[in-house]
Amino acid sequence: MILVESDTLLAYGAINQKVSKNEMIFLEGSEPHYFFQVLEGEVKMISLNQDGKELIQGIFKSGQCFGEPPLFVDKPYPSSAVAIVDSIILKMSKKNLLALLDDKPSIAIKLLEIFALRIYNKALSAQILSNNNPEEKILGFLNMVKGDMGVENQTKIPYTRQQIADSTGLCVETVIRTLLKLNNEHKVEIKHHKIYY
Amino acid sequence: MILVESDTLLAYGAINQKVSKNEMIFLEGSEPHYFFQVLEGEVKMISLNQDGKELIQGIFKSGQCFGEPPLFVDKPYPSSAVAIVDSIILKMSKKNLLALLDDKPSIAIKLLEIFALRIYNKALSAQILSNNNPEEKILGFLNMVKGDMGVENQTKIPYTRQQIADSTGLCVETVIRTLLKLNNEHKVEIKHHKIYY
DNA sequence: CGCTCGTTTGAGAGGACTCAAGGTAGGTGG
DNA sequence: CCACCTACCTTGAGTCCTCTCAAACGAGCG
Repeated sequence: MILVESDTLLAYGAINQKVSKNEMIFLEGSEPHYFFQVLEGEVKMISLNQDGKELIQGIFKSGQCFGEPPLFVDKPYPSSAVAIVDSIILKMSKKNLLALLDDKPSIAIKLLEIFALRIYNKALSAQILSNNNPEEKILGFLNMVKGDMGVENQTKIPYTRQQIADSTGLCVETVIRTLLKLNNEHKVEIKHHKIYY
Repeated sequence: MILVESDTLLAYGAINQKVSKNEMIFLEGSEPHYFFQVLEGEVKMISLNQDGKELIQGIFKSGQCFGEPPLFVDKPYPSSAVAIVDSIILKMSKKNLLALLDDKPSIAIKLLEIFALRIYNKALSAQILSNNNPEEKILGFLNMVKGDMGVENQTKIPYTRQQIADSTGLCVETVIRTLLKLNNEHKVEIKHHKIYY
């Protein structure tokens, strides 16, 4: 779901920004000042734990906005945002966002829907992360991903094994071994290292 | 943070409902029709995994609303709501909630803030659940709880060990043994079985 | 061809979970 | 005041399985 077309954002003072692969957009613990939207490319939100292990909190693609919640709660970012590939993002100051929401209540409602969807997905994520059976974790994750893609039939999963590991709290090797098992049980299909579910 | 006073809800057609301890308010997988708010008592949102293990997604106390996100995304409940103690809740139809938000944009903004806070907390929860060091899990949880209570100094943690286990994805025994260790390391304090942090 | 990024395989150790049994505290009723 | 009940907390022993570490393979691209 898309909040607003980029034209409207630009009319409200948003600006373009190029970010290269692996470049950080904002850092866990810092103060939020901007609203962001992906114009082109792909952005991940990650948290690092004390051992340096990465947790993927979400991946945002073209049209999706990200990093707004802390703007509304006056708290520092709980995660960092990093470009996965060379990307172009729009950024708009908090003040302008509030002005936009004030001018157009329908956008506020739409943002409510986006937030609601994110809460829904985070409830699913919590179930995935709390499960200590790797098979269920991975199947749960694949289901969630398909739900987000709005797909019913078998489809290629656009995640690397490392990304699945970082999203489910497993290590890569366990993801690989579990995917093999799921393949043998015909619960997923692996062709040329690509995952179909 | 409180969304609206109960008077306003009642004016918009909300009704009172008594629920006894352990009574279910809505069931994981069912269709959402109502907006809820706790008047008195305490309500938990839980998901059950395939082994029947319970995950606490959140606990809501007097004044707090719960179970709204699925109303906005047209999806079934990802969790069940259960009263922890005898409680009184307000319930209002989805239609009336939308009318209320339409009439009073300031409430829509407030709901945005509540959603934002919930996303923030769920980001913290994800970090806690994905961590596989029990000490960090529990300390992370205790920090989150204190943040919610708005307390800085050492305070009594109003959770049972079982509830901490169900919130962090650990088993009770591990929670107990880890709390003992944290007590010895002077990172928490245990007096008469009560936890202070 | 040679890099880079992602995937795979193996061996070993650690530690959280499970199961079983008992202990403690606070409330209720006789 | 005591006995009892319920809900919660505690301890011990053993197994399983995920993580870690190390090394190598595969594929895509300039």
